[in-house]
Order: sequence, then C-alpha cells, then structure tokens
Amino acid sequence: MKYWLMKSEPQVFSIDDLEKAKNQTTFWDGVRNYQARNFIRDEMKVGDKVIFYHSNSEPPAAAGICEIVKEAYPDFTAFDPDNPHFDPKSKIDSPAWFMVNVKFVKKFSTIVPIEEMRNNKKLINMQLLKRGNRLSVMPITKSEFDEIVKLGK
DNA sequence: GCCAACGTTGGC
DNA sequence: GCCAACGTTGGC
Repeated sequence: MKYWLMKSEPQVFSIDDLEKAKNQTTFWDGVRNYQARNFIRDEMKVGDKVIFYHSNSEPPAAAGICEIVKEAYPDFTAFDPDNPHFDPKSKIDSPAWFMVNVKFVKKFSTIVPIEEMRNNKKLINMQLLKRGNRLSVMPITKSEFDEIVKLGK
C-alpha cells in the first residue's frame, strides 16, 4: 500500500465537502500536470491512503484522510469545452488526463498547518515542503503519513 | 496583493 | 531544439 498527499483549495473543494458528498466519495478531477498524472495513472491503487491537504487557505494545512476507492480512469472534464478544466489535447480515444475516486476516511480534530510540518524533523523531507513545490499530487512515506495523522488526531 | 518558482507555449 | 515570454501555483 502506498501513501499520498493531495492538495485541494478548500474554497473549491474541502474535506467537509468530501464528508458531505454522496457516499462520502468523489472523483478527483482537474489534475493537469504530467508528473501528478503519472502518479494517478500508474501508481495509485485501491486502498492507498491519502492526506487531504488544503492549499491556498489560512493556514494551509493537512485537514484529514481519504482513501482511493477507484483506480485511474479518464478525466472526463477534459473533454467538455464548457468545463474550466477542458483540454483539447485530451481525446476520448487517447485521454491525456486521468482521475481516481476517493472516499472520506476522517477529518482531523486538529488541522496540521504547513508551518507545524516544516518544524517537524520527521516531515521535513516531504516534497510538499521543498522550495518552489507546485505538485498537487505526491507520494509520502508511511512514517510521514503516520506522523501527520498523529499530529492531526 | 505580492512575487518566486515552475511548467508550458510558440517563434525562430 | 532552444529559450524568452507568459500564465499559474501557492506560501507569505
């Protein structure tokens, strides 16, 4: 089993939105970066655990946990010219972009702000904290996952 | 609101 | 294939 961290802007889609979603499940659409796409398409498996991270929020923070419940399939929002994530490069018979379904597991009783992660020796190697990081989907280790869960409670 | 860092685009 | 210009991300 692998462990991941996925970013979402809470004003667009938050951990609360996931908790309230039908079956507490949603499709993770809109990833338009090749490195992130490759993680989604090639490495995410059902049962993998994911830290749900709130980016562009005050404060930016890990907010909870979800898990992969459906492996990669074409991101259909790329096919829809009216969708903000539309990408004419992605064709139905040769999709460029993929998504997975995730299911709510828990919301942290205490969010874990990025600053707290920066100050934690066990977390300092995470790609999230690397200078200039813009990746929205990234792998983390089991010990990093466990440490964040411990802090978030 | 600012701006550094980064990925993508397009002219050559 | 290079690289300058541009748009976006996302912390601060």
